[in-house]
Amino acid sequence: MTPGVHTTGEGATLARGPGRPRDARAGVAILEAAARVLAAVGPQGFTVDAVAASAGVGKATIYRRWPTRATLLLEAASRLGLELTDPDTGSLRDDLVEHLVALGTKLRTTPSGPMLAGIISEAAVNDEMRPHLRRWVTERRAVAQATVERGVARGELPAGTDVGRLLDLLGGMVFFRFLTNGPAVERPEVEWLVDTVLAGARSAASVPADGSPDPA
Amino acid sequence: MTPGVHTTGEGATLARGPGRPRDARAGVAILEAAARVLAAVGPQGFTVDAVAASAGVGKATIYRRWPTRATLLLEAASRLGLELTDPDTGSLRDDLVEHLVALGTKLRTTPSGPMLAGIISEAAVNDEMRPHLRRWVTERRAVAQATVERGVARGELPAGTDVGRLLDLLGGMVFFRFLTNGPAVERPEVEWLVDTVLAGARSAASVPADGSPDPA
DNA sequence: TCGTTCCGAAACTGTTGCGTTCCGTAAAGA
DNA sequence: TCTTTACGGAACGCAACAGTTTCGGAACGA
Repeated sequence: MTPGVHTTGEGATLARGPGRPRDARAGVAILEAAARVLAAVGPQGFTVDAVAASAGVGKATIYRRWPTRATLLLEAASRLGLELTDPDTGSLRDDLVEHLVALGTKLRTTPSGPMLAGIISEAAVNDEMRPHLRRWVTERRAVAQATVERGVARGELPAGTDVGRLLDLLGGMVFFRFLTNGPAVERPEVEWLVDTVLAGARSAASVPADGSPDPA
Repeated sequence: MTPGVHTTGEGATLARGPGRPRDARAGVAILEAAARVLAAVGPQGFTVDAVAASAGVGKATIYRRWPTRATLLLEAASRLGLELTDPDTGSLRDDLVEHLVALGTKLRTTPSGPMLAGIISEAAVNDEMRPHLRRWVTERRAVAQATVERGVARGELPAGTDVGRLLDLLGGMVFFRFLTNGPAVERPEVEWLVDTVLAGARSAASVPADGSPDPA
């Protein structure tokens, strides 16, 4: 079909065929504009025209790089921050507090918050979106998972602790408050949250649940 | 403007002016169809044409009762079930288990689940939708709130317990799992959840958080 | 210089959906 | 019977949006 094809979103000047090479700055501007639009109006209101206008770019320049609206939307969404860093203070309790404070803050101050809300509703109706949502959640959880497992290894939690459940319990409250527009979970409340759940996890371990291991 | 006006969604035969009275069955059929459509495609895909077709009704008949798509959508959404009943077994632990099992089941088996997901994403972008979402959540929480307060009165939890926080913690995990398409929270896991949180709430009470009282 | 591919901008096509209007018909009161 | 308002159904105007094409012009290799 197209001669010097390079369908990666990356607009680097890699043209092999003849003719004018692609302008790398156009590709960057498009992705930045896509992130702006996505954060402003969410996935449902995300339009290619708006991205083109915001980037100062013709629509053809977008469609030369991304074949459909959906591909551009997904790439912009996957780049939207909420990167969690492992605090590793040596104390499981303090690590979790830092994690959850950062989670709450980033949900409310970065585009990832509205974006997540949009993806969730899209996934509720659109089967195609569900794996993307699941993957996004799982990737963010992996960092915190390592944190908790380290705590278990240090003996701060019983050996048989179900880490996945614990993370859903801790993060669930922060996500729930954010998604339902409740009051922000500030640091003092996070400390209560972590202390309560850790205390419960330690004491409840003596009465093991007979439930399924939950392969999350 | 219109002569025998009765702009309530209710299609009861209350016409005072001359002419043929409104058919009550049409109004009922429209609301039922609206609920079906809403559950099937969510608020974003909710179209008046689809409701009219599903109800076997002309669009004019809909617009005679609801002035805009939004009013019909909100009325249909507000009627979508997820009514929680207070078990009142005499044990706080057992009451909470029943509450949360019912919550998880209804989210996954009634239209209220997809509907909630759609409302959440709409609220993330649309300021007008936020109060409706907040109200919906608060109303559902009221029943569980009474349950926990009864438990506090019985001495099953310390007197100073922040009931709102506790509910967000308990419900948060169930909502989170549902909204992110994680594995269902079945009864054994609910029992672990309740036992863990109650144990934590009892022991953490000795170390009161210095945080804000959180007026939820 | 020539051919090719890029650029931003704009026009265009086709679809979808809101809200309105008109049709022929039905059900009420006067 | 006559007037008024309802009904289902269909058409219409209008706007928004995805994706394509066309335009004049610019940047590369041959």
